Amino acid sequence: MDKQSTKMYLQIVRELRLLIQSENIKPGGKLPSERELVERLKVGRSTVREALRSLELLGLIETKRGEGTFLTDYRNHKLVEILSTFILQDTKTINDVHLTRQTLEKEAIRIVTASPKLMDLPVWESLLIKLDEEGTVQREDIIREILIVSNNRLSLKMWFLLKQYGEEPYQGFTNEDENTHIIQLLQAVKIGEIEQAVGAYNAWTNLLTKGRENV
Amino acid sequence: MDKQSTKMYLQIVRELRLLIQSENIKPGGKLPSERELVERLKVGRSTVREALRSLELLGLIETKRGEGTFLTDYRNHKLVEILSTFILQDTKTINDVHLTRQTLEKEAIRIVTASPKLMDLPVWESLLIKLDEEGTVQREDIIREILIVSNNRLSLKMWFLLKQYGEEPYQGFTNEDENTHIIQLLQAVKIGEIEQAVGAYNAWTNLLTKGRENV
DNA sequence: TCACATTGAGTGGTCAGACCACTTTGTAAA
DNA sequence: TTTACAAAGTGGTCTGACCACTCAATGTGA
Repeated sequence: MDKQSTKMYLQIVRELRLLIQSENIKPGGKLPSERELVERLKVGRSTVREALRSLELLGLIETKRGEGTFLTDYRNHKLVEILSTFILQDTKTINDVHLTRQTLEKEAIRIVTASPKLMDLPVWESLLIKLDEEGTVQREDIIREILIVSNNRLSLKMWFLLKQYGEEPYQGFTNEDENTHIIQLLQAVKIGEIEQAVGAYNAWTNLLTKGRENV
Repeated sequence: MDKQSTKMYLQIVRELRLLIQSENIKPGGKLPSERELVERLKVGRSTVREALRSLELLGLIETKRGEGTFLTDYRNHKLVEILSTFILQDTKTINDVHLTRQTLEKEAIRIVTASPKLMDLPVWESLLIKLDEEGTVQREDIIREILIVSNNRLSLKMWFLLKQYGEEPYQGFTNEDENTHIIQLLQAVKIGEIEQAVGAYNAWTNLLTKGRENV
């Protein structure tokens, strides 16, 4: 339309948001091609691309040459590179990311543990069994399950994003030392012992944090 | 250079970082013009622009037509804002917004109260005095102060957004009933009583929530 | 000399068109 | 029927052209 005040590519970012909503495009779904967007939005292709590249850098979309542009499921990690080279140079910032993520995790634990309906869900026992059988487990599998059960989609999404931001060392499999705390955490959840659960979580987290290099 | 594996504009983002470092460009400083970058990096202008637009959306740089491109303070990254337009959008459960905001608030209270350096800051006494003198206070002034003191810029940003998004009734001045809880909260903070502080916060929050219509 | 208007160079914003590289799919040949 | 190839569609990049805006040098008039 007009090139006034707001920058065109920002306008397009907005339009894309609406388009995704109105056409109900799900994560993994395909967006209109660049050339189609050019026609529909009546703008130049380079402008469309500027908007798309921005969203790609944010990890919100994914492009595949020869195929198309797709909405991601927030599990992209291009962000990490960029942010670690720019923003996250500042150790204070990356620390904020970790702490905020942990805030969401702790609250989820509290919510789940405090709810009679959630605390004795079969899934906790399943995780304990799996941990016992396999001797290790994906760190994020545990936490994700708790977040999901806590039933706050917004927190869950934020958590996903923060996780991919802060990245390491919050991934991979657990070791013996961690397992002790995880077992304690899950068992505390099962019997509804909030402070005990949070305490176990903190101990677990400290273990991981200590492994990281300090400021 | 070559167009293989890594996408060109990502390469440029990387180059820009090196350039900023090697030329020691400080926040507020001016980056080379787009046309100059084209020459130095031997790429097309549209590619350069895709990289720049991405960084601009992230809030890492700022462009002024007719003037140039400038480096911003990394701490002012727009990430949270942008992501929020996408995330808050399809998880518009207003209840989630409130709960997530409260999660951040509670954690800030815990952090402040648990820190000997923060718990007896003069600001708490000031707030108590002000409350006593004026008989009321802006709800968000209290919380904001706590968030700020807790010293997590990321959380603070998220809180601000959630507050705007969730809007009412979390604004305006407090009444008599609330004041009781606020005094209790602040006094608990001052003496480092975490659970007491959180308890007062919860009581205060419940008071507000009750006034709201239920889901 | 000073104040003001003009102009031109530099910069970001946008568009159009052209290739290239790659993927998918449909079709023709074996 | 199966295979090979061509065509269409898509993102990736480059070039060149304008436009809108800012700023400073220049020129002009008081």
